[in-house]
Amino acid sequence: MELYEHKKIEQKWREKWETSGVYKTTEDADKEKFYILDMFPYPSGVGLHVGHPKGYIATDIIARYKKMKGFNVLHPMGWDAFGLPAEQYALKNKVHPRVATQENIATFKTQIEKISLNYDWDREFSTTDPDYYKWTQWTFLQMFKKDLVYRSHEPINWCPSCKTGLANEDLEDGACERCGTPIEKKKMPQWVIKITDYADRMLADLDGLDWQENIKQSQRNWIGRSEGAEIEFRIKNEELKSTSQKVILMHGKDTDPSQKWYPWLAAEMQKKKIPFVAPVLLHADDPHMDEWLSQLDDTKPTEDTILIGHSRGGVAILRWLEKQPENFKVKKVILVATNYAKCDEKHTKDNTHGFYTDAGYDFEAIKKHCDDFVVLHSTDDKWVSFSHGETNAHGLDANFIKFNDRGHFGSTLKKQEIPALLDLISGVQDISIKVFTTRVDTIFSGAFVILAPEHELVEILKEKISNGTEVEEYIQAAQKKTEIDRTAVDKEKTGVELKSVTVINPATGQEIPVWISDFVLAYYGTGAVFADAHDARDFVMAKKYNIPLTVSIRPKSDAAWEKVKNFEECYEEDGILVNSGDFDGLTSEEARSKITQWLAQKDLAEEKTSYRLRDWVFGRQRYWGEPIPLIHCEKCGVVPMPEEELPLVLPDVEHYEPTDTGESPLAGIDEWVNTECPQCGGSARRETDTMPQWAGSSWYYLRYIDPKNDTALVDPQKEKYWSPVDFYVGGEEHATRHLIYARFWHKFLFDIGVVSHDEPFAKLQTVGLIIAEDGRKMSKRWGNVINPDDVIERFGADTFRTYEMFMGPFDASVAWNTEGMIGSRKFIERIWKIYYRDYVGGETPNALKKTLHKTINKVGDDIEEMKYNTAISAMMILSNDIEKQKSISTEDFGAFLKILCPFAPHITQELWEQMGNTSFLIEENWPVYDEKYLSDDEIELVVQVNGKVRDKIMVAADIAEDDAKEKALASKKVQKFIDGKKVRKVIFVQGKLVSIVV
RNA sequence: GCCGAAGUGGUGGAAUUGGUAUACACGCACGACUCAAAAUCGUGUGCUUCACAGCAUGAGGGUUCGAGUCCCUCCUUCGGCACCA
Repeated sequence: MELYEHKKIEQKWREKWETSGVYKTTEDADKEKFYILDMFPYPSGVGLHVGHPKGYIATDIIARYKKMKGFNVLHPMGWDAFGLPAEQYALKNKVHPRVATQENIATFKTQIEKISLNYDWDREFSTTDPDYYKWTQWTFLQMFKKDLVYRSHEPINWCPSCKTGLANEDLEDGACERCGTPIEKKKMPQWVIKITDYADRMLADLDGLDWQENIKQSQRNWIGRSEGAEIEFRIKNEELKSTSQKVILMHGKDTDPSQKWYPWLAAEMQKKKIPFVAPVLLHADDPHMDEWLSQLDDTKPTEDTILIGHSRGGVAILRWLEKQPENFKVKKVILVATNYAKCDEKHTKDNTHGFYTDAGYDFEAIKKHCDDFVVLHSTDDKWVSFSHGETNAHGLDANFIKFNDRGHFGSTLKKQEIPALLDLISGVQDISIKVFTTRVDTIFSGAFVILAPEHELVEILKEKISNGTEVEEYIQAAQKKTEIDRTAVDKEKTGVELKSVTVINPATGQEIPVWISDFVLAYYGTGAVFADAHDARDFVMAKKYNIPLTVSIRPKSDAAWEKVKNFEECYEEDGILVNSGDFDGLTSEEARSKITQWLAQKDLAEEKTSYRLRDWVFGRQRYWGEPIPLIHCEKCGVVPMPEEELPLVLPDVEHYEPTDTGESPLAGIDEWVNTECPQCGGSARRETDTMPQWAGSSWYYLRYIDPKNDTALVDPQKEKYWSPVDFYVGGEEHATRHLIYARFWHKFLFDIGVVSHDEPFAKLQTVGLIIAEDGRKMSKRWGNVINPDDVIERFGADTFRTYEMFMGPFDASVAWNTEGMIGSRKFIERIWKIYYRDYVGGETPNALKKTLHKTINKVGDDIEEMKYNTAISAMMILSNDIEKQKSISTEDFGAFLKILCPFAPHITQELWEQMGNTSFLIEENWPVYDEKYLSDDEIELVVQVNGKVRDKIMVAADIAEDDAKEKALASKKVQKFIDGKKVRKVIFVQGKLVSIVV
């Protein structure tokens, strides 16, 4: 008998398969397609451990099975290689990340190849290939153009150890997910993608997906939708009210009111019902002061007017004020990027037509006409130098607001970028506090309002608050706390009342106090809540500070009501309304919609949905990532790079260490950073932040469909054929981040017509972990890592594959057990022995024939359901049976090899060849089972008495009910148990049992 | 706290969805072969009991002729979310 030498056999077939191209994807249009995908790996320096290939083996089995079933199968593999892990590894080992990545990919690939996975390597790519990330950048630009990308000035999560900003998704319990360092809040402008625009669709579309429930649930939790209402609490302060107020917007040179920051500002003011005038100023390209002044006169400013001027429009306002009569006043003047004197050198030649004098402005005269000046200025404004802003502010005693990166407040600025401006004009309106609540039913007991310490109104109300110092101290203290401390659940509630500020409860009309407390989160809802007796946190806080409460929800039980009524207990559940005017007696649920409607009619409430999901902070201040293809122009603001110039290649440099300044290392590479503005041709700087690690992996599955296309992300015809991914297999750890980002990215591509389906992955299956023999996670740290190379060397790839699939249910995590592998090895060897003991070639006994056909049936079904462990056990039973019977026909043994081939491709292929075949098994058809062998003629009929098994009798499979009952009752063993008792009932289940009740 | 998944021999795990609980494999014990060992093959292996039989699927209750499977209460483990209004 020939020895089973796995090394020789496996090597031989690996080479044959590779050179024959049998793994290449076929695309005949008349065949059905099947796209099966693994979550591509992030190649690390450590290499693979035995846990990694588990999922790959499973997809390989399905891919082979589907191919044998006649499908065009797409089964690709590639590499996710940008991001921090590779960069940190590179820094530590002093190799360039590009080199380290190449090396790691090579290691991974060698390891993967030993397992003989049937990937079509022609479609391989890495997210770090410029040909690939060209399209990552392209998609980003499309998002930018669709206004899905904005500049945020909110404080971001900063990891002081990784020296980069992080998205919400990159945190674990308030610490950096990578290094465990508690994150800090850092104020720095950031590119952010409006993923929240897609929250609702991402949530709703989960229902149509064939995904595991736990993954869907994770997604739902992450999105965190809650339905409720936004309710307005008006501030009781007559001074802040004004009915005849008006805003006048004066634009600058070379522009008009529809440009610059006016469109959003106008829209915002319309929304807030603030009347405004924005005249089209005459001869904007060569303005004359007298024309502009008379136009400003025409707008008829009054003492309730707020004047806003941009650039030379601001100059006009100041010149106009200089000339006003003694007792005239306006309410407020806001100067944005406004000159003190002439502009820079370039403009000295301009005919200023009365705009500038060498003496500057007559500040004393101007100040008589307004008590409230605000100057907005950016330090990088190349048209109006910083000294102008400072001089103006100083001369006017203005509130000077300094920015760092707004340039000349150019045309692409978005409203998020000048929140200060909005705050300023919001001061003209009736001030109200908007709160979000899911419990409108408790509004009648709303006893006070709580703001987050960062709430914008705290600043606006500053002057009205009589205990300003105390409030300031509380805010300072809150800001010093880390995110972990801020959000600890069982932390004691603290707060400070904003004295002299009260609001009106819109339901009761009562005046109630306003507090700030750090348990209210600025970033959720509106950053403000109303507090009452029906929320545990509010309840505790009210008790602590003796804030009077009332109750409005009555529990069903009287005993509970007694306690609730006397404030001995906080009742948070739904109940029946009390103390709620006309709504008394309603259930909470009824009351919620009715009260919302009632308040909405009075314009004091509207239905609202809030999400936990936050926008995607998209910039990383690190080297190893896709450069963000945006250009900062001094004159034009932020300008997208022309698409035809993509990819914007990451410069190859020697030094790429992160900086401490919050600036990307790319900022130090002058020859890369300095560029021309694509719009005006002037000097400009590139954006220096790079994209987060998750960008490249958000759409890679589309690129496999058409990996070499350099004119489109993917060819629409090919996309239509192969999309969506039919089966996606990977780790549960990607339940939130990767799958959220990829679904979002895909939906965006769907919206702009690049893809034809609105969801990328039709079916998703997670892989269970393989834990080490000691029960811990496999890790270098514990020294318990098992390398697949060693296992394959000793046992062979066929045994390795079979064992990993036999270990347990595919999605369960199971501990590795090298001893257990012996069973799989024995099974593989048994197949070999069956052939070499000459059992093959004769007749197949009938009983064996039945086992065979049942097994063919079961293995097919089990593969479809990913129940590999039972598929293998069925084949073990079959091989045990063949050994017992010692005879099987050539054809039947061939069928066995075919169904085993997806699991153990080498040995089955070798034996197939030994039997005289020249074809590849993977190109054979999947065997068809014969119905007639699936059923037995005789079956074992179980006889139960009072539910207990008392006898088993052999009967014909199609035995009639009466015959079966008769036989059962006649059984001697059964007689023993029914003797002397009365038979009350006899139940017959076809093919199974007879149950006798006595 | 909310939501989700799961709990079966010494071990990994089966069980056609309400119908013989413990398939298959590991381990262990005994036997065959061998001078011996390994490998291989065979037999046995939930617990109690000489046996008859009884008891066993995290615990307790329920529905049913019959429950690992369905319902209720609770415990434990894992995963997601969490001062989210």
